[in-house]
Amino acid sequence: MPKVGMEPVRRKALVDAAMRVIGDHGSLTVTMSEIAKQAGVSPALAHHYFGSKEQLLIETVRHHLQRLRDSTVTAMRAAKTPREKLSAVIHVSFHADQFAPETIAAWLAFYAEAQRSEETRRFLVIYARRLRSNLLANLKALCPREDAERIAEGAAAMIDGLYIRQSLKSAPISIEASIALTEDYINSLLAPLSGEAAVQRTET
Amino acid sequence: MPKVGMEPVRRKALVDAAMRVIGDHGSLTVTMSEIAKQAGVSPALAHHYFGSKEQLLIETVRHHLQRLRDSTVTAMRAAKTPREKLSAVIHVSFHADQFAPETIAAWLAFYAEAQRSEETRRFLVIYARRLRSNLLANLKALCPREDAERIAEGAAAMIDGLYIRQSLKSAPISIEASIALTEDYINSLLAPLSGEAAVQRTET
DNA sequence: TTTTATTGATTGATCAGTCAATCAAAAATA
DNA sequence: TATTTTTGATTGACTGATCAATCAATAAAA
Repeated sequence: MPKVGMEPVRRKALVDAAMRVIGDHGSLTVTMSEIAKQAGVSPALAHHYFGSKEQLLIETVRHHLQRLRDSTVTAMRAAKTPREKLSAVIHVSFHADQFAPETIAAWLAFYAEAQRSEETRRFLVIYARRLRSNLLANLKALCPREDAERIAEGAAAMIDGLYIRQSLKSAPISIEASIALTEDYINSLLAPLSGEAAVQRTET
Repeated sequence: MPKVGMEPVRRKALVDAAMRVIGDHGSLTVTMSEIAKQAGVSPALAHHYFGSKEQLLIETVRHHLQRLRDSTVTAMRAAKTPREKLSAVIHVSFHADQFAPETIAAWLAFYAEAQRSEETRRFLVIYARRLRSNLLANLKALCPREDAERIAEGAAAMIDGLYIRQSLKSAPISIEASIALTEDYINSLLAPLSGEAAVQRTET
């Protein structure tokens, strides 16, 4: 079997497997064996390519954050007006992939991990900043800078909050309702600031 | 030493120690030894009283949720109008105790744990419902029922979101700013619904 | 032949949980 | 009151399981 050039293939398989296992398990206390098995290789190989469990976990965060970023960039490009771009950012955050229970569970686990792993924390900080900044950039086109900052902060918090609340699956709010709630927040805060900017009305 | 009636003392000491250790550590992967040491007893005693690590962790969640509940009830009693009661709920959520980095880290860890432990999940669901319900009850006095439900959902999400974002300590939002953001959300959504209900203006 | 891919077997550390033994206060008894 | 018995509190030492990490060995390209 040993064909040359397996490294990237194995790395990707392991990173994907890690995300799946973590999501199922709902926690980062997963074994290298589980991940390796899921990826169809031996635990030893996982260590061979990643050096340590922590490193594999970090690469996993990085990889999936990259994916989220790509989706956001694409969605924003497709949108024309600032208001549409705002909606695009929101939609990506609540896209089905992101909203799958295993994905939510995995993110949650990473948030917890960020308390201990400096590097994991760094990645999540980047995510948090990016979300805020994407919102801010477009809001600035719709209202004064200070208001934009306030609204961006609030919207980012609401998105993360809807996300984390979803993880409890108690009173599951649908994707559509989550989007509507966020849109309404932005509309309501924008309304008194710019006479006619708020249009994008959504149904619960 | 063996005075009788140590049980409640030890249980409380262990539960408090657990919260502290978890908070410091930023994770539930703490050892019984660490917790016991922090509480000033042997690991064996912790097992003697709680039976298992999981049980100690569950009691820890229960205990602290109880505390949060008590604070909320007290704060709501002190407030007179529905609008003031709303503010009271918000203030308690962002009270200094709750907002301490270790407390936030601990809650986050419990959220992650809830993915695996049915009982932990139950407690957090109770918390989530209670927050929503406290908001809802008072909002219903200020606007139509459907609007109240929507706003309660949004406010609860925003509170949790501000909370989780705080855990990254990247762009630390102050307690006051967090409160202001939540109040503004409620005011802004309430404004068009009831001509004069929104008053409680707060500064960033 | 050299290099890359891959694994089985093993090691060392860490922990939750157990248990038998100890110690001292309380309760019972003399 | 003095003495004995009982019981709750507490621990040190141990066990068994789990896992990350290592490594030497193998197999197949190049």
